[in-house]
Amino acid sequence: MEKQSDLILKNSALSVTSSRKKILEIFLAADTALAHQDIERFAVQYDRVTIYRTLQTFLEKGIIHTIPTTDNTIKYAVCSEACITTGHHHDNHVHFLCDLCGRTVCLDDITIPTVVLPEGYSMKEINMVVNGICKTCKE
Amino acid sequence: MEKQSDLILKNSALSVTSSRKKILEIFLAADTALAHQDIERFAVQYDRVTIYRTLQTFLEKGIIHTIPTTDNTIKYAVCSEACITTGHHHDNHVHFLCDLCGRTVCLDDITIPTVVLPEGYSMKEINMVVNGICKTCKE
DNA sequence: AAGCATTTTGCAACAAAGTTGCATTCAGTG
DNA sequence: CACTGAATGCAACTTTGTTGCAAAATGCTT
Repeated sequence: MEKQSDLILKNSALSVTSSRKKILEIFLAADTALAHQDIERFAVQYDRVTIYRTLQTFLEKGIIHTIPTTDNTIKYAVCSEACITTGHHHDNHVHFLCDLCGRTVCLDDITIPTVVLPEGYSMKEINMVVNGICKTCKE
Repeated sequence: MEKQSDLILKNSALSVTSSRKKILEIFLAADTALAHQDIERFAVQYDRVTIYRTLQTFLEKGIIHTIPTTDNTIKYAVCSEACITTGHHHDNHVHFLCDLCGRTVCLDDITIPTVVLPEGYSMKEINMVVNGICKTCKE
């Protein structure tokens, strides 16, 4: 049986290299969104530049997406299963950023409510980010 | 009659210096949210460090707020009138980021719909960012 | 209006984050 | 197994953000 990371890479028409596998596995194993810095920490064996380029590639292929944050960090997270296989972003769930532990989690069950834009504006993507205290920190 | 920038600074218990006035006037004149880099371009006479510190001060005093974006830029915008005078953030409107011109505008009339978080999560702040094509670019 | 304490600014030096070009290495093909 | 194009690592560089300290400006007091 083939590993999930290999499959995803092949489906995205990317050559399977050890760095891509490693970085993708980090994402698949993580339960939170990760910043570039987190990836660097978990994949020390690879060059900084390689990580930058790999994240860029993953973004272009739609394997990961960015989550906006109010601090100046960009966080990345793997798209949902459907998102990867269909190549279509259905990332319309709410993201939660904990002010205490700093972790970003996807609230997959909370769908972003629809909003009506003023005349003349067209929507391509919508993001909703909630700050506060997460379940784990509250306990 | 006193200038608006002077009044805002005094209301926030800040000493009125030329750099603060200049930077605040840039914000008041702008119809979009501005990145640090934009401020640097419009206020070349002031040191980078001064701009960093001024933005930080304005944030702490609640004169400006940050808007999350999906690229890695932080954008700042002046708070609404009520926000400045009461010292309370009521920034619950939707922000629109145009993919063509890159400008970020506040859609003051579109209020963020309420969402119900899962058990255990508490909300402090909520942000909604829409990407797409803005009115001006579409015309 | 002048002096004084405190805050703010600018400079310099530094640290961190991100980019680019190029030679080497590796993945996937025949 | 060899060959080709893509991916990686290295080096150098640019941009972005931070810190300490001396000089300058603010606003308060007299």
